[in-house]
Amino acid sequence: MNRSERRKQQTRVQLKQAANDLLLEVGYAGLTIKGITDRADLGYGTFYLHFHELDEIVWSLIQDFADSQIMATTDRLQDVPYPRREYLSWLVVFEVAEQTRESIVALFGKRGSARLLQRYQDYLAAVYEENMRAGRYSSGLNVPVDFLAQMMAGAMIRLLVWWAENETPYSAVQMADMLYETVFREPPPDDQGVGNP
Amino acid sequence: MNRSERRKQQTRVQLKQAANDLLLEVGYAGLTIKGITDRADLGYGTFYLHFHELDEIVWSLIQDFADSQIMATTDRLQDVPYPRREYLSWLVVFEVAEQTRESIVALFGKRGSARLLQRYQDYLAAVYEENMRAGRYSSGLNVPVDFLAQMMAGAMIRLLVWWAENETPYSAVQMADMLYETVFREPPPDDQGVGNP
Amino acid sequence: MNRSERRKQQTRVQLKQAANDLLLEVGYAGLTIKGITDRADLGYGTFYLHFHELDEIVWSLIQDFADSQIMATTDRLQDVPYPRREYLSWLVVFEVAEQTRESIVALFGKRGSARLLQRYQDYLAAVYEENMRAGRYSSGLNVPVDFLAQMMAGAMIRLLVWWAENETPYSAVQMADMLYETVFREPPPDDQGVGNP
Amino acid sequence: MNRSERRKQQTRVQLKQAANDLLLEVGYAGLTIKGITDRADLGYGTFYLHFHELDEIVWSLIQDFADSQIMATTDRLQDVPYPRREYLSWLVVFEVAEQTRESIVALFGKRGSARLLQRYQDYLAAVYEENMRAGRYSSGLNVPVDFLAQMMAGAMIRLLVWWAENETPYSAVQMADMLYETVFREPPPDDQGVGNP
DNA sequence: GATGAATGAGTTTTCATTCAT
DNA sequence: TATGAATGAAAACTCATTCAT
Repeated sequence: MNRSERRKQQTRVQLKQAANDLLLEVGYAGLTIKGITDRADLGYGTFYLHFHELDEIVWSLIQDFADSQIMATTDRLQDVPYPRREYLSWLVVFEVAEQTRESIVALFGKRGSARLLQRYQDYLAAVYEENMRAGRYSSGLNVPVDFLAQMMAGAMIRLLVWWAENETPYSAVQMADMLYETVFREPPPDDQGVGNP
Repeated sequence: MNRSERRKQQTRVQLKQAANDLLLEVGYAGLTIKGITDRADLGYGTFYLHFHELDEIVWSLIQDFADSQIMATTDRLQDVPYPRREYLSWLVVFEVAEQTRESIVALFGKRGSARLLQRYQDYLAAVYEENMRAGRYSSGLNVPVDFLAQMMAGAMIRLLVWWAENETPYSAVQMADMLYETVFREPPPDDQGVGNP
Repeated sequence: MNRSERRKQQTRVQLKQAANDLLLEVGYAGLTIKGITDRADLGYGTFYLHFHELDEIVWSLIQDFADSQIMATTDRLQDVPYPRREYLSWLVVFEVAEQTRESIVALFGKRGSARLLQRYQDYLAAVYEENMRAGRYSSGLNVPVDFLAQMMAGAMIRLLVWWAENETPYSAVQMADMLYETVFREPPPDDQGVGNP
Repeated sequence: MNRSERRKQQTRVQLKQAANDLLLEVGYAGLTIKGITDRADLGYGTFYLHFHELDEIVWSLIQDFADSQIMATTDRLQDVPYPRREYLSWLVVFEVAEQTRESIVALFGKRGSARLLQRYQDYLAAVYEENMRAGRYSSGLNVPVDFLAQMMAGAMIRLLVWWAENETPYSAVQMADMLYETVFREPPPDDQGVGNP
């Protein structure tokens, strides 16, 4: 049964790979189930064995993206003291985003999905809020955390999309610098990152 | 021929009114041309005499919304000195938004349109940038204005959508206060607004 | 506008004609909307301008069939006294059925529609019950009319389908005779019908 | 190998049980092989080891139903003299039907199967005809037995479905009484049945 | 300018059936 | 025997768009 399990998993991966490829080529708006299964060289019905609807496979891609970001930051920045930790986490976000530019545009840009954008912003805001409550972020401001989390989520996604759509007119370091200065009102720590994955 | 002109204008208004009503009922995703013309009690083909596609009529609604905001602020706040002017303009934004809660959700929420959301954010960012360049806004930060404008646009739209979707958990004044404090890092001016439109 | 009306009516007739033809060729079970519109040489979507679903067009054919039977009997048998009137009406039913043999099999036979069969039996039973209540039929039996009407409807449809499926092993006159004798327990009136439609 | 045999039989019974349950819940029209195997907690492919198609398992249920009716009547009514035997057999039919109301509706009602309905009517008519030829039924009418058998089959099924769909507005005894009076034109024998199985 | 009938491309979705394990 | 992943044919349905009146 293990062989069968692995086979099934393999099919799932093929589908996600195809969906990801197509996303870059035709954008979310142009994505279809037929397109995915054709690209994956699988039968049409096979899609429904693994996902219930189009958004489900796309959301799983977004989750993978989010996981990769979280893993890239949380793990490595465990012991870095605040606020340098914030700076580095943002830097990592933009570094990762630099590699996934086209995906970001495809998912959240003008040919993207309103539903998934909102969902991702909800998710992101929840993460921010959780971090703030746990004291991992500190704004030093006398403003409710839900407000701050929403604002940060909106600002961050917008910056990522704008930056990605315009083919990264600033470097990742510059983006992190500017964000740091805007949020913390002080010069960014002199730092060249934490080394890439 | 003036009679004909007025008639034409009247038809256009009927269509926009119907589109606006439907937007609140079925959301952008559920909007159809047939739905609009049925609601407006006009023939199907009539739509095409006034708009080329669905997004065009919706965008015209967004423009109206934007115009109403701009008119509400720019006109009345001409002579108010900075930074109190910023505070009041934001207050007005949230006051107007309070009246158009459902429209905001319908247009930019999860059942809204990715394309129009991006377009509106582009537009908003352009307005912000223009204001900053003209010195009407001043951040006091050593950060490029395009970055700041994008960030503000993303933050603002997200706050509006979140606030509208959650049925305005804070008052308009509270929202303006929090935004002011976050951006300017000082207590908001003690002010009860500029009177309603 | 009258021209357009007539044109629309014409399209509707084409669709019904095509549906009727196909019914004979492929049976109800093989009927599809695409099949109908192809046969009628009309666009696929045109179907939905005139009918909501497949069963609707088929039911309209059944209604036409029922109407033609009713017209064939009620009108011409107005003044014939009971029970000869019953005999003649049955005779007409079988005579009409002889002309529509294949339709009966297609609609109500083994490749037919359970839903429409039940619906037609309901309809037929209602007609019978109405006639009985109005004293137009009289069984002379001390049995509730709803029971009798249902029983007659079931018996009649089954006889028609069986007779049609087996390529009318008896003549229409024989069928009427047998039915008459079974129901009224007396020899059928000596009669050769009332002339064909 | 007897163990294997019993196991196989057990699986078959599970499938039939599941099919029967589902029939009552979703009707014939909603029946699917996946539904049956899911309900039976068996693998999809297992179905095909026992039946060739959907109708086959359903027909086996109908056969079981018919067998139970036949067993309930023929066996116990062997020595009852005509026409009281007819009366009792009908009574038993309605008594059994009272217990299987929902199955009758599911199989032969508006959400049932035209094919299986016709097939069951054919079967029933054949039984009737056989009985008539063997002199077990006697109509006293000078009408061919095939005609009578078809008519009776149609009437009987329709009465059963109508009665079951309308939640048995008359009692089983009343149904048998009415049927007896309609067919034999004399009061039903004073009898309260033959005791339940 | 206004109308609305006709079009048909494009997608989703369901399911019986096969087959390798 | 039993399993269930993979297949793909088959249909329904929606809707933007065109066009003759």
